[in-house]
This record gives sequence, C-alpha cells and structure tokens, in this order.
Amino acid sequence: MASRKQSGRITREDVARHAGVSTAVVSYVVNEGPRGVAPETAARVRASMRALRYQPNFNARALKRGSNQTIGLILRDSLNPFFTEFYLAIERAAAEQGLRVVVADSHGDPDMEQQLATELSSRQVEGLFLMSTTQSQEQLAGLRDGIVPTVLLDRPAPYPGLSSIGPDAYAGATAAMEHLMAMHHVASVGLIINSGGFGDPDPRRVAWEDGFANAGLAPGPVAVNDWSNLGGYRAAKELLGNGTLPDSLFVASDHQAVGVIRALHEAGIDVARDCPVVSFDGTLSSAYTWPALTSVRQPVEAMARQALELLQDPGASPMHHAFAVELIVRESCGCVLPDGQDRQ
Amino acid sequence: MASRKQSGRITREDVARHAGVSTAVVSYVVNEGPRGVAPETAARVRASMRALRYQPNFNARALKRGSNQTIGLILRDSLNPFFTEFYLAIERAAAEQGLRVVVADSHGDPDMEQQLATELSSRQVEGLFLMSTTQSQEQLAGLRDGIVPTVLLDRPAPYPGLSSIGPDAYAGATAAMEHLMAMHHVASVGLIINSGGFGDPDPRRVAWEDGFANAGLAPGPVAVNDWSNLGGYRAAKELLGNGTLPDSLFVASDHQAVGVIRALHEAGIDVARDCPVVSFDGTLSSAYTWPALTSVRQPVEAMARQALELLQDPGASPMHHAFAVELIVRESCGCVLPDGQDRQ
DNA sequence: GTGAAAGCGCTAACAC
DNA sequence: GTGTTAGCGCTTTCAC
Repeated sequence: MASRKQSGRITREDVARHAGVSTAVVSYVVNEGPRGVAPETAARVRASMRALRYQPNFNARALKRGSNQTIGLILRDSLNPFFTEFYLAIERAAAEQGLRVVVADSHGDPDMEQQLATELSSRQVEGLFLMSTTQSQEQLAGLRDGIVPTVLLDRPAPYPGLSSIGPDAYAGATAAMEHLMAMHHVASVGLIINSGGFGDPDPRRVAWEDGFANAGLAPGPVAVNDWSNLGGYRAAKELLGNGTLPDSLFVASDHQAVGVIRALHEAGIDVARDCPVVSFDGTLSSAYTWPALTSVRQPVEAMARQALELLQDPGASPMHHAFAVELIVRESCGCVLPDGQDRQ
Repeated sequence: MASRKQSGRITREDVARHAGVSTAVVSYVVNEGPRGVAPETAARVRASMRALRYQPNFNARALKRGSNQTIGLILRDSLNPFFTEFYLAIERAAAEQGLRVVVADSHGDPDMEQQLATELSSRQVEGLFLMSTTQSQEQLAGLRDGIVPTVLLDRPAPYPGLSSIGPDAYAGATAAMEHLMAMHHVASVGLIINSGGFGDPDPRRVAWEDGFANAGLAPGPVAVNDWSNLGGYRAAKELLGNGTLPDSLFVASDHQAVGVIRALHEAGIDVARDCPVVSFDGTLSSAYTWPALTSVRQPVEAMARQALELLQDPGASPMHHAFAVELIVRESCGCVLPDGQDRQ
C-alpha cells in the first residue's frame, strides 16, 4: 500500500511491484519492446496489469516520446453534413495508420480557429488539419511557422507556405453551369452562396459569372446567406420575395440546397420542371431530398487520404492538390424523372 | 543555443533563460499564479515567450496536474444529425466551464466503443460521455469501476451503477401515437425503427405496441433498418413492397424519416394526406423536409447541461435523469398545411 | 533477460 | 518577488 500517487491511479510502478519485476520490464511488455521479455515474466506482468486494472498514462507517454499518435482537425461547422463526412473520411484514413483524430469546431470564428490551432498544437498532435474559415495571410502566418505540420483542407487554391487540398471548385461550378445552361437551355441562373467558403472571390461565383460571360449574357440574381438549411431557405425566400427568381439556381452547398428546395416547394414551384437546381458537395443526404439533388460531388475519401500524406511527408515543400469533382445528375436539375433509380 | 530538447520545441527553460529569470517565474506568469510576479518581470517574460514563440506543453502540464480540462465524448454515429447537435450542445456547455471536448466515433461497434473509452480514459480526461451502443451489463461494467467518471447519454432508463440521462422516450412515442391515432382517426400505425437505439425492448416500440393495446387494436407492421437516411428509405420500400403500408407511420428517428419521406414520394404517396408520419428527435433539419417532419423533440441543451453536472458532481450516487420531450407538430402528420409558418 | 536511472516539460512547495 | 528542486508516469540507454 501507500504506493498510489496523487491521482489515485495505478501506475507502472504498482504493476512492477505486484509482478515482482522492474518498471522497465513492465514497459517492455506494454510496448512489446524495445527489449525482449521472458514469456513467463511477460505473462506475470500481464496478469498483474489485469489484476490492478492498469491503464498506461497517455500523457506521460506522450511527454516522454514527444508525440502522441494523434492529429487534430479543426472544422468550421459540424452541422454541415459535408464536413461531417469529411471528418469521417479523415478518421478512417488516419485509423489505417494507427492515428487518432481529435476534432474541434471553430464555429467559423477566426479567433476561435487560431486558439484551437494553438491548443491542439500544444497538445503535441502530430499534425493539424484546418478546414479554415479565414483566408487572411496574417492569420494563417502563425500556422506556417508554427511547430506542427499543418494542412489546409477544403481550399480551392494554393496558399503560400502551407500545403493544402481541395476540390477544383471552379471546374465543378462550371460543370454545373454548363449543365444548367446547355442541357436545359436556361438563360438565367441564380446563385445562392455565402462568404467564408472558398475565399474571396469564391471560385464558384467566378465560374458562375464566367458562365454568363461565355454565353454573352448578364449574370442572374445572387442571394447571400448562411451555409445552412436556414440560410438556403432564406436566400430562396429573398429571391422569391423580390420577384427575381431566375429560371434555375446554382446553390453553392448541399446544406443550403435543402433549404432552397423547401422554400421552392412552399412557393408551389415544381423544382425539376420550373426551376432546376444544381448544388455543390455531393453529400450522402443530398440523394434523399425531393427531388433528389443534382450536385457536384467532392471526392472526400481521396482528399482525406491525400491530406494525410501531405501531413506526413517529412520536409516536402508546401503544395496544393486540386481534386477533380464529378457532377452527379439526379432529379433537381430536371434531367431525370424521380423514380428512385439513383439510390445508393 | 544548444538548449533545444529532443522535440526541437521551445520549453519553459528556454524562455526562462531568454528572460533572465527562473523557470518557476515563467510558470507563474503562464498560469497567473500561484505566486505573484513583478509587473516588469512579467512583461519581460511575456516578451520572451512571444519572441521565442513559446507554446506550453499540454501533456507535461496534464501529467503534472493529473488532469487536462478535457472531457471525452463517444458518439455512435456522427452522420446522424441528432448526434451532431448533441455534440455541439455538449461542447457549448463544456466551454462555459473552460472544458474542452474530445470526440470519437465508435461507429456503433461495442468493441470500438470499449477501446475508445479506455483510450480516452488513459488520456486523463476529466470525464467521459458515452452515447453507448451496447446495453450489456458486462460491457458497461468496465466503465462503472473505471477510473474516469462516466455518464451515459441518450439512455431511456437508469443503468445500474452509472449515471445517465436521456429523453422520456416512452412518453414521447406515446404522444406520437396518440397524435396519430386520436387526431387523425388512424387505425393502423406502422413502425420504422432499428435495434441498438434505446435498448431492447426499445421504449419507442413498447409505446407503439401499447398504443394499439389501449385502442384494442392489433399492432401495425414493423420495418427494421439502419438508423440512417438509407435505412429509413429501405424500411419504407419494404413496407411498400410488401403491400403492407399502413395508414400512418411512426419513425423512430428523424434521420430515418428523411429516407422514409423520400420513399413515400417515390411511390406517389402524399405523405400528409395519405400516410401521416411522425418521427423522433426533433433535429434542426427535420423542419426542412417536404413535408416538414412532425417530430418528438429531445431537449438537447438541457440534457447536455445536466450530463455535465452529473459528471462533475463529486461522489454523488449514480442517477438517471429522464427529460420530458415535446411533440413538434409540423406538416408530415397532416395537421397543418405546408405554408412555411413553422420555420425557425 | 532484467534493472537502475536519467530525463521528457511542467507545477508548486519550499527556501531565500 | 524570485529561485531551487522534487516529482507527475513513462521510455530507453546502459549496466549487469
């Protein structure tokens, strides 16, 4: 007795005493190395560990080793299904390498983001994934010469000094525009978007503008609102209220699109027929709206995997990976009749 | 120079040397205590910290202090919006007390859950929230006499030896049934549910059965499928395929209900008029389906707050808190016409 | 094959 | 008001 330390927790020393060995041996057993242990000794140690319900102290190990097999992920809005899917993809990719991921939500607040980055870094994470909300050079500068390797997620373009990945948003939005304009001979495409997405100007917006320029038309109406169901809903209501509802709509995120569809329904508009909608992200749930969303899908798994590689690449110089996106044609664009063929 | 340790990181010692003070003083400055420091000294130290870009080592501090101001949360399915909302509520409540939340996803796998619990506990979290997927006594027994205080989340009833919180699912489901049977003079209510929710038997199912018993009717059809959009979709398809689609449907989760609604649409069924649907959870996004879901809302914020209190209550004996739920009447039950009045 | 011991970076007595 | 120092629990080199 009297061996329990301040925390009241069982330590490796308790186990050592119980098993009649040194603390080193316990370590060798726990870590299966770096030295061998006689089978009987190992068995005795293991028995003691079980008997005492020993749990290694993660912090002590991390302190000693200088690392903790963990990577940090800073999300900007956990409620957005796209981000949740992204998180899961990262978690999966990390698990394959025995890495754990710790998530935090900045709620889109740059200060919070900064604070979380610092905190995660002082938790000695191996690296940091940042689904950033800020594009300011100064803000991110801290990260660049921070101690932890950092990879920016969900970026449409390279960022000086930091590795990053993201969808080719311009190409995706262009595909959406072309689909709307060419396939549907639609002359006016409204845009529903918000700031704080892919930076300013947002490539989705630029592609949308260019779509008109190429067709020799003037841009359609824009409604800016939150990246949420409610935001999309409000944006659509705004267009509806204005009497400026265009022939069709490009919505910059699935999450907003759900609200848009809802608002259109309320106004008695048959989306597929009277106001084709194409959105961006290609989340799982975008297949379950009525009508199902035609959406530009981001290759979440591939992006997650690549992000992890960038993080682990030792001293490689910062680089950006742009990922090809894919237009998933479902019902909201009016191409296909709702028939449930597209369920996954 | 030559002062950098293995990690290459700046330590408190580097700062001390740079500022010409002892390491203790640096600590006092960083922690604003427990001893005072002369203003000028403090300023000098702070300047040195900035100059060297010093970041305290979280692990070392946690090791020394025996705690790390962090609580662990084990979710069973991050893709389910209800859980995400719950997580956010917990994060918010925790933040108010300066606590950070570390989330992990067990993906509904009991072994994984166990493993994560152990791991989080060895990270010296102050406490653990477990959105458990297993009801087995043995499984949870480890937690009960584990080192970390643990609170079970999303439980419909007390669990021996562990504190827990959860909605009064039976009452909620009963309200749903009554609404469906009394208000709509509906004779048959189908149930869409899955296992692994509120235990076995699931109170929602029991309430559903009791609803019939009270009305002197035989239970309607049941379809069991995943707790997901797809699961709900498939369950509804199953009922549809059987030709056993009832007069109305009680769906045990919003997440499934989205898929159910979709399947009903595909079958050309006017949900509100021909097959009223009531679901469970009351997530934010349940207001954006078409028709909007009438759903039993769980008081997420209150539950999160209470869970935190239970965790922090020193040596209180384990107890269960059941939370009253509220039936949010929207459109899917057919009571209200879709008119957008119910947006939040 | 096993053990002793030196730290990892930090906190907080305890001295001065 | 400031400095010295003994650990927190663990890993691992180095002796034996």
